[in-house]
Amino acid sequence: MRDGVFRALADPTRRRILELLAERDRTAGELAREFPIAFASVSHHLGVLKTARLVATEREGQHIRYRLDTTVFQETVRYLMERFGGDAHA
Amino acid sequence: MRDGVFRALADPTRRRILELLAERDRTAGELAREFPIAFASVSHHLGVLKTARLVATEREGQHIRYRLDTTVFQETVRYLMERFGGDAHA
DNA sequence: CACTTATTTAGACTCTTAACTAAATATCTC
DNA sequence: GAGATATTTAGTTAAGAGTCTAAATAAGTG
Repeated sequence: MRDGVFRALADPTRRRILELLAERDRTAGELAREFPIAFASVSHHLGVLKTARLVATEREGQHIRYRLDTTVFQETVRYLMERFGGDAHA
Repeated sequence: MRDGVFRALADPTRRRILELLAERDRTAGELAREFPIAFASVSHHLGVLKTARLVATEREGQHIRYRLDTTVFQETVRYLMERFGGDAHA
Protein backbone atom coordinates (compact mmCIF):
# COMPACT_ATOMS: atom_id res chain seq x y z
CA MET A 1 0.00 0.00 0.00
CA ARG A 2 2.76 2.42 0.90
CA ASP A 3 5.01 1.16 -1.87
CA GLY A 4 3.36 3.35 -4.47
CA VAL A 5 3.86 6.52 -2.49
CA PHE A 6 7.53 6.06 -1.74
CA ARG A 7 8.23 4.74 -5.20
CA ALA A 8 6.49 7.79 -6.63
CA LEU A 9 8.57 10.09 -4.44
CA ALA A 10 11.78 8.29 -5.39
CA ASP A 11 12.03 9.96 -8.78
CA PRO A 12 13.39 13.53 -8.95
CA THR A 13 11.21 14.48 -11.90
CA ARG A 14 8.13 13.46 -9.97
CA ARG A 15 9.22 15.34 -6.86
CA ARG A 16 9.75 18.40 -9.02
CA ILE A 17 6.25 17.99 -10.46
CA LEU A 18 4.87 17.87 -6.94
CA GLU A 19 6.82 20.97 -5.95
CA LEU A 20 5.41 22.83 -8.96
CA LEU A 21 1.91 21.73 -8.02
CA ALA A 22 2.48 22.87 -4.46
CA GLU A 23 2.86 26.41 -5.83
CA ARG A 24 -0.32 26.21 -7.87
CA ASP A 25 -2.44 23.86 -9.96
CA ARG A 26 -1.22 23.33 -13.50
CA THR A 27 -2.31 21.52 -16.62
CA ALA A 28 -0.40 18.55 -17.97
CA GLY A 29 1.03 20.71 -20.73
CA GLU A 30 2.19 23.43 -18.35
CA LEU A 31 3.97 20.80 -16.32
CA ALA A 32 5.46 19.04 -19.33
CA ARG A 33 6.97 22.28 -20.60
CA GLU A 34 9.07 22.51 -17.43
CA PHE A 35 11.03 19.38 -18.25
CA PRO A 36 13.54 18.49 -20.95
CA ILE A 37 11.92 15.09 -21.54
CA ALA A 38 9.14 14.10 -23.90
CA PHE A 39 5.54 14.98 -23.09
CA ALA A 40 4.71 11.30 -23.07
CA SER A 41 7.33 10.71 -20.37
CA VAL A 42 5.89 13.44 -18.18
CA SER A 43 2.47 11.95 -18.77
CA HIS A 44 3.82 8.65 -17.53
CA HIS A 45 5.11 10.33 -14.36
CA LEU A 46 1.75 11.99 -13.83
CA GLY A 47 0.15 8.57 -14.09
CA VAL A 48 2.45 7.24 -11.38
CA LEU A 49 1.63 10.19 -9.12
CA LYS A 50 -2.06 9.74 -9.75
CA THR A 51 -1.95 6.02 -9.00
CA ALA A 52 -0.22 6.86 -5.73
CA ARG A 53 -3.03 9.37 -5.09
CA LEU A 54 -0.53 12.19 -4.60
CA VAL A 55 -2.29 14.23 -7.27
CA ALA A 56 -5.83 14.53 -8.52
CA THR A 57 -7.06 15.62 -11.91
CA GLU A 58 -9.98 17.44 -13.39
CA ARG A 59 -10.72 17.96 -17.04
CA GLU A 60 -11.04 21.58 -18.09
CA GLY A 61 -12.13 21.53 -21.67
CA GLN A 62 -9.16 20.50 -23.74
CA HIS A 63 -6.80 20.60 -20.79
CA ILE A 64 -6.43 18.39 -17.80
CA ARG A 65 -5.70 20.23 -14.60
CA TYR A 66 -3.50 18.61 -11.98
CA ARG A 67 -3.55 19.51 -8.31
CA LEU A 68 -1.85 18.18 -5.21
CA ASP A 69 -3.86 15.82 -3.05
CA THR A 70 -2.37 16.23 0.43
CA THR A 71 -4.22 13.34 2.04
CA VAL A 72 -1.57 10.73 1.33
CA PHE A 73 1.24 13.14 2.24
CA GLN A 74 -0.34 13.52 5.65
CA GLU A 75 -0.65 9.76 6.12
CA THR A 76 2.94 9.34 5.02
CA VAL A 77 4.28 11.96 7.41
CA ARG A 78 2.28 10.40 10.21
CA TYR A 79 3.70 6.98 9.35
CA LEU A 80 7.27 8.26 9.41
CA MET A 81 6.84 10.21 12.61
CA GLU A 82 5.04 7.51 14.56
CA ARG A 83 7.23 4.61 13.50
CA PHE A 84 10.63 6.21 13.25
CA GLY A 85 10.55 9.22 15.50
CA GLY A 86 10.91 11.56 12.58
CA ASP A 87 9.72 14.35 14.82
CA ALA A 88 10.94 17.18 12.65
CA HIS A 89 8.74 20.04 13.74
CA ALA A 90 10.61 20.83 16.94
CA MET B 1 20.13 13.37 -2.66
CA ARG B 2 16.64 12.48 -1.57
CA ASP B 3 16.38 9.72 -4.13
CA GLY B 4 18.17 7.23 -1.95
CA VAL B 5 15.86 7.75 0.99
CA PHE B 6 12.62 7.37 -0.88
CA ARG B 7 13.97 4.54 -2.96
CA ALA B 8 15.03 2.80 0.24
CA LEU B 9 11.59 3.31 1.74
CA ALA B 10 9.87 2.04 -1.39
CA ASP B 11 10.59 -1.61 -0.62
CA PRO B 12 8.33 -3.40 1.90
CA THR B 13 11.13 -5.62 3.18
CA ARG B 14 13.23 -2.57 3.96
CA ARG B 15 10.35 -0.79 5.68
CA ARG B 16 9.83 -3.92 7.78
CA ILE B 17 13.52 -3.92 8.69
CA LEU B 18 13.20 -0.31 9.80
CA GLU B 19 10.13 -1.10 11.87
CA LEU B 20 11.99 -3.92 13.59
CA LEU B 21 14.90 -1.61 14.31
CA ALA B 22 12.51 0.98 15.69
CA GLU B 23 11.62 -1.54 18.40
CA ARG B 24 15.23 -2.25 19.26
CA ASP B 25 18.68 -2.62 17.73
CA ARG B 26 19.38 -5.98 16.12
CA THR B 27 22.22 -7.80 14.47
CA ALA B 28 22.18 -8.62 10.76
CA GLY B 29 21.44 -12.25 11.58
CA GLU B 30 18.54 -11.43 13.89
CA LEU B 31 17.05 -9.31 11.15
CA ALA B 32 17.66 -11.87 8.43
CA ARG B 33 15.86 -14.58 10.40
CA GLU B 34 12.66 -12.51 10.25
CA PHE B 35 12.40 -12.83 6.49
CA PRO B 36 11.76 -15.74 4.14
CA ILE B 37 14.48 -14.61 1.75
CA ALA B 38 18.17 -15.47 1.66
CA PHE B 39 20.56 -13.90 4.15
CA ALA B 40 22.47 -12.37 1.27
CA SER B 41 19.30 -10.66 0.08
CA VAL B 42 18.67 -9.14 3.49
CA SER B 43 22.29 -8.04 3.56
CA HIS B 44 21.69 -6.30 0.26
CA HIS B 45 18.69 -4.46 1.75
CA LEU B 46 20.75 -3.46 4.76
CA GLY B 47 23.31 -2.03 2.38
CA VAL B 48 20.66 0.07 0.70
CA LEU B 49 19.41 1.35 4.04
CA LYS B 50 22.93 2.14 5.15
CA THR B 51 23.74 4.02 1.95
CA ALA B 52 20.59 6.07 2.51
CA ARG B 53 21.84 6.69 6.05
CA LEU B 54 18.62 5.38 7.53
CA VAL B 55 20.58 2.91 9.63
CA ALA B 56 24.00 2.85 11.21
CA THR B 57 26.14 -0.13 12.13
CA GLU B 58 28.62 -1.11 14.75
CA ARG B 59 30.62 -4.29 14.89
CA GLU B 60 30.15 -6.33 18.04
CA GLY B 61 32.64 -9.14 17.85
CA GLN B 62 31.36 -11.60 15.32
CA HIS B 63 28.09 -9.76 14.88
CA ILE B 64 27.21 -6.47 13.29
CA ARG B 65 24.62 -4.48 15.12
CA TYR B 66 22.18 -2.33 13.22
CA ARG B 67 20.36 0.63 14.65
CA LEU B 68 18.03 3.28 13.30
CA ASP B 69 19.54 6.64 12.45
CA THR B 70 16.66 9.09 12.76
CA THR B 71 18.46 12.09 11.29
CA VAL B 72 17.39 11.47 7.72
CA PHE B 73 13.86 10.58 8.79
CA GLN B 74 13.59 13.97 10.39
CA GLU B 75 14.87 15.75 7.30
CA THR B 76 12.46 13.76 5.17
CA VAL B 77 9.45 14.57 7.33
CA ARG B 78 10.44 18.21 7.31
CA TYR B 79 10.72 18.14 3.52
CA LEU B 80 7.28 16.59 3.12
CA MET B 81 5.63 18.91 5.59
CA GLU B 82 7.18 22.13 4.33
CA ARG B 83 6.71 21.45 0.63
CA PHE B 84 3.46 19.60 0.53
CA GLY B 85 1.57 20.61 3.63
CA GLY B 86 1.78 17.15 5.05
CA ASP B 87 0.89 18.61 8.41
CA ALA B 88 -0.13 15.33 9.98
CA HIS B 89 0.10 16.13 13.68
CA ALA B 90 -2.99 18.33 13.80
C1' DC C 1 -16.95 16.62 -40.42
C1' DA C 2 -12.04 17.84 -41.22
C1' DC C 3 -8.31 19.99 -38.68
C1' DT C 4 -5.79 21.41 -34.82
C1' DT C 5 -4.39 21.16 -30.00
C1' DA C 6 -3.97 18.54 -25.58
C1' DT C 7 -3.08 14.40 -23.43
C1' DT C 8 -2.62 9.50 -22.83
C1' DT C 9 -1.53 4.74 -24.37
C1' DA C 10 1.30 1.20 -26.75
C1' DG C 11 5.49 -0.92 -27.99
C1' DA C 12 10.47 -1.07 -27.93
C1' DC C 13 14.81 -0.31 -25.69
C1' DT C 14 18.02 0.31 -21.90
C1' DC C 15 19.20 0.47 -17.11
C1' DT C 16 18.26 -0.69 -12.53
C1' DT C 17 16.93 -3.73 -8.90
C1' DA C 18 15.76 -7.71 -6.10
C1' DA C 19 16.33 -12.35 -5.82
C1' DC C 20 19.34 -16.53 -5.78
C1' DT C 21 23.76 -19.49 -5.13
C1' DA C 22 28.50 -19.57 -4.40
C1' DA C 23 32.62 -17.51 -2.84
C1' DA C 24 35.06 -14.25 0.05
C1' DT C 25 36.04 -11.81 4.41
C1' DA C 26 36.01 -11.33 9.43
C1' DT C 27 35.76 -12.91 14.11
C1' DC C 28 35.88 -16.41 17.69
C1' DT C 29 37.34 -20.87 19.75
C1' DC C 30 40.20 -24.56 20.26
C1' DG D 1 46.26 -22.05 12.19
C1' DA D 2 42.07 -25.06 11.41
C1' DG D 3 37.25 -24.99 11.87
C1' DA D 4 32.84 -22.86 12.96
C1' DT D 5 29.77 -18.90 12.79
C1' DA D 6 28.40 -14.25 10.98
C1' DT D 7 28.11 -11.22 7.32
C1' DT D 8 29.14 -9.24 2.88
C1' DT D 9 30.50 -9.38 -2.03
C1' DA D 10 30.32 -11.38 -6.81
C1' DG D 11 27.99 -13.08 -10.59
C1' DT D 12 23.69 -14.41 -12.71
C1' DT D 13 18.81 -14.03 -13.84
C1' DA D 14 14.16 -12.10 -14.14
C1' DA D 15 11.21 -8.29 -13.36
C1' DG D 16 10.47 -3.32 -13.13
C1' DA D 17 11.09 1.57 -14.41
C1' DG D 18 12.15 5.59 -17.32
C1' DT D 19 12.75 7.07 -21.80
C1' DC D 20 11.63 7.49 -26.66
C1' DT D 21 8.62 7.57 -31.04
C1' DA D 22 4.33 6.63 -32.98
C1' DA D 23 -0.44 5.91 -32.62
C1' DA D 24 -4.80 6.64 -30.21
C1' DT D 25 -8.29 9.37 -27.76
C1' DA D 26 -10.70 13.70 -26.51
C1' DA D 27 -12.10 18.41 -27.05
C1' DG D 28 -12.32 22.91 -29.59
C1' DT D 29 -12.81 25.51 -34.14
C1' DG D 30 -14.18 26.58 -38.63
